[in-house]
Amino acid sequence: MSLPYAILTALLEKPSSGLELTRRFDKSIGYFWSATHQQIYRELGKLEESGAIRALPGPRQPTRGQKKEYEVLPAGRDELAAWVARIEDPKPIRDALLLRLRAAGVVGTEGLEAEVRRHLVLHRAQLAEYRAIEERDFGEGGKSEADRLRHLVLRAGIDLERFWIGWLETARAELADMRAGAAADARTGPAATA
Amino acid sequence: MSLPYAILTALLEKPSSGLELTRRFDKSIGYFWSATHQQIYRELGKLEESGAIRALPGPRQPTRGQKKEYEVLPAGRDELAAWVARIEDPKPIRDALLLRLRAAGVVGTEGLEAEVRRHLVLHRAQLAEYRAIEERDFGEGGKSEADRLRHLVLRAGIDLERFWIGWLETARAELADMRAGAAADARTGPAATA
DNA sequence: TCAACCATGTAATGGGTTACATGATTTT
DNA sequence: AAAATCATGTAACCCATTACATGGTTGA
Repeated sequence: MSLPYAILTALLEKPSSGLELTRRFDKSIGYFWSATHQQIYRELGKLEESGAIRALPGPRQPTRGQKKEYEVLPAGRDELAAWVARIEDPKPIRDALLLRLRAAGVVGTEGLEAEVRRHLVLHRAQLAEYRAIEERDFGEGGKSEADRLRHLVLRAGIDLERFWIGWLETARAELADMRAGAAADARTGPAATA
Repeated sequence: MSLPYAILTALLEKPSSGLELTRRFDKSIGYFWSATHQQIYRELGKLEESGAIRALPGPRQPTRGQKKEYEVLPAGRDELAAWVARIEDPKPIRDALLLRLRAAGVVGTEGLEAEVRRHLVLHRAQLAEYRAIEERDFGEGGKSEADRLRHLVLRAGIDLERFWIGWLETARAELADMRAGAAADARTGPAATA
């Protein structure tokens, strides 16, 4: 539901071709709304047909394999502005790792601790990346309204990673503790815990 | 990718019919992996065909509209245990509200503050619900391994809501500040900020 | 000229969502 | 007997993902 608006936003920030958009998604917007080039081309087609965007009139660009740049038309901008103010409930979380922890309650925690550690490494790396971006792009002053909003979004990403890191650390500790308990059981007989 | 495992987990916790599963998803597992009854029936069919679960042999249950209970077979349990330990990267976030903030950078923040306030209310309510569950189900002691894991999952939900509440509060403050700035502009002339 | 890369696309598949259909059971 | 509710399903659509196809440009 949101991809067309993500594209409109990107195109308003800077008119681009499909491939350029794909690259920009990979390193910026994609941090909170990812998309592949196939999705982007399909959506560009729809947006053009609906009159929200148009191809920039360049030298000539009929054929395949030829670069094609788009810009947003007033109708597209209006749609985007309407969407910004629209009432839309937050989606409930959907996280496979949480599900796996729950599953471990019935089939055992075998192998889970390693996976938790691996996720910790990944989230720490992501946090470092976000912080580097923060220093580079929002080090000091300047602060246009758009900058302040982009910084706000980045801080959400940073705090989210911090949340995951904190939670994963307690999960790892808890799993280690269970492993220790299980080892003790093996020595003294499982009845001790039951 | 995860729905079949969510169902296997639920069925291991307690053999159930499709509708019972749907209800249990609505009030427990669904907090971090939601599913509609259509998805569940479709998936139950696939799981039965693949030999991961089977219908409990009841009085007789051929027809439509007749209750049909399922239980997990050893093959299904094995698949679930393998999935728990499987290497699977965390999915990047996908959040429409963050996208809308970014969009507001190019089309203006009109209407966004109200939406942020609305989300704050919703997240506060969700947090209250989680905390009530925590008190009810994990008040004190008892603590089987499965209980500890379920509590861990619940704490993830709680901390996530706390993260959102904190972030939404700063977002609201920032938006209010921009509104004040815009009002000042209107009095003194926009050049003061540009 | 051939390989690498830039650029745009098509096709197939699968999961999620919404709307609708149908049969069985219980309650009034 | 009618209405409400329980219960299982079908169908259609949309979005996302993966694999593949095709044309154009540039440099070894």
